[in-house]
Amino acid sequence: MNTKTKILNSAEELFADRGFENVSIREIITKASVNIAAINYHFGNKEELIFAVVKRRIMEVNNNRTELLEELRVKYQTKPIPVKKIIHGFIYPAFMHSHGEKKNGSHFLKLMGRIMSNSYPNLKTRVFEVFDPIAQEYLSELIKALPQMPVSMVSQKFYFTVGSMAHVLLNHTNPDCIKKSLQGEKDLIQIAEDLIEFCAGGFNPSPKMQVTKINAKKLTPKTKQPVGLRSQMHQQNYA
Amino acid sequence: MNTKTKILNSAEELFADRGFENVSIREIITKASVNIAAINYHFGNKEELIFAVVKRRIMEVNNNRTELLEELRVKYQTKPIPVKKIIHGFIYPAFMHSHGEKKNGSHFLKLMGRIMSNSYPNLKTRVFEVFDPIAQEYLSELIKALPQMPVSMVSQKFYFTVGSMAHVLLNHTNPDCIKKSLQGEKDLIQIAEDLIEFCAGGFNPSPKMQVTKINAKKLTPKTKQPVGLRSQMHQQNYA
DNA sequence: ATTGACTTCAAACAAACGTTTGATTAAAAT
DNA sequence: ATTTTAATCAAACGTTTGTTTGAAGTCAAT
Repeated sequence: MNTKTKILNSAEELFADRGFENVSIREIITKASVNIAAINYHFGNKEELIFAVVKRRIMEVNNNRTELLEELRVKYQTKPIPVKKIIHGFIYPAFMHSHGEKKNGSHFLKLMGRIMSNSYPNLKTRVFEVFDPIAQEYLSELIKALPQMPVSMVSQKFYFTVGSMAHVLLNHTNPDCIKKSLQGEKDLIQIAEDLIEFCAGGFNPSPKMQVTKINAKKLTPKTKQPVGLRSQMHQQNYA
Repeated sequence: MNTKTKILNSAEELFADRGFENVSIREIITKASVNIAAINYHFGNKEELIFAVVKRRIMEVNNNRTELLEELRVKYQTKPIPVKKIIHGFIYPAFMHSHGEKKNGSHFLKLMGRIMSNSYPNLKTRVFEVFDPIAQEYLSELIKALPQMPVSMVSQKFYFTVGSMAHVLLNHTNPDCIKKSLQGEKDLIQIAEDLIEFCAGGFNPSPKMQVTKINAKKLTPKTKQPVGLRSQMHQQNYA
């Protein structure tokens, strides 16, 4: 492996774990077993190294997203694509790109999450120029799929979706109190599926408008196990 | 205003905007117009200052959340509290605590978001010891409200809720491509309401399991305007 | 064998960092 | 009035930061 790749890999691992500002280039070159001047030689400076690391990963996820969206468009042609499938195509690739020694999660959105609040002022803009075009493709597909919903609301819900995804991927390896009880045993793929479900649910219009009291009563009689959940939900959620 | 408070206020503003590691104590003392040694005198070191800043804000949000939950418990007594009201009680206070000169958003979750990925290893644990007890109260209320849903699933959805909330509050002031089209004109309160709606929707069980063909037919008869959206959703979302 | 472009190396650079010192002032207690 | 305690100050501390230097090495083309 050449020096440039060694630096990229080591830097990615460290940046994802601890943030850009909290990793010194001396740590990176030590992990990569290269000379300290190599970073300046191959990338110019630290900011350009960060950009190179993030861009490499975004490109991979972007390609993956593009493929999935292309498949959906072929399959549904002129018909609107189901919301959940759009969300799936957007979220899934972000979970699937782990690299480095630990393999304990996606580096993609850890890096993206850190880009959000980094201290290099120009970096965020440049990164979003890489990230955004594909995201816009997905958004436009959501708008098509939800013609009755105002565009601004679709955009906002998509924004919330990105938010919960980013948070999960940023924090799922860091044990904290809220999640410690539940996610230890689950693998990333299962979490991704649950998240897709959660977000797709968020795109539903408010059930308060949806279910009238009459309907709620109609639904209350106990049915078989998995369906019992529904009446319960309706009852308590919108009573 | 005394020196200690001046430091806390200036530090909070800067930390929320740019992150803990990206703000030097020299910037803080300059903004606060105090001597550089004051931070060590009043707080010991930078890490303790960060903790003091975050704790002050968490306590405020915690008190607010406790009040709202108490009101709900009084109102609903033994009956389960509607999910959306629980979510509201949890999210709303996080949006309502802005301080400093700019008043352009909640510092609470900006600080919390930065705690998630800071470089002081013990800080996260200590902060969560302050944050978690009230969050657990809300979680237990959600579990009560959703008796048919596995506890692990309720916890996870609550975790997703926290995630999207954190992301919105961390990033709503930073213009990026996804949101630039929509949130400029909306105020924080409106965004909070939309987010509450989104998350409450995510707690609905999967409509795929929810709506059997028979039930779906029962629900299809057209009702008043806002409901038209629903059939649309069901059709495309889970066809 | 020698050139020339590319890459790696140890060593050092200035700047910024969090922290500490010891003197000085202000206020309170005796 | 004197002592004690608390708070503020300018100045400096030792580290670490990202970056740069100029020499040494590598390897293919001439």
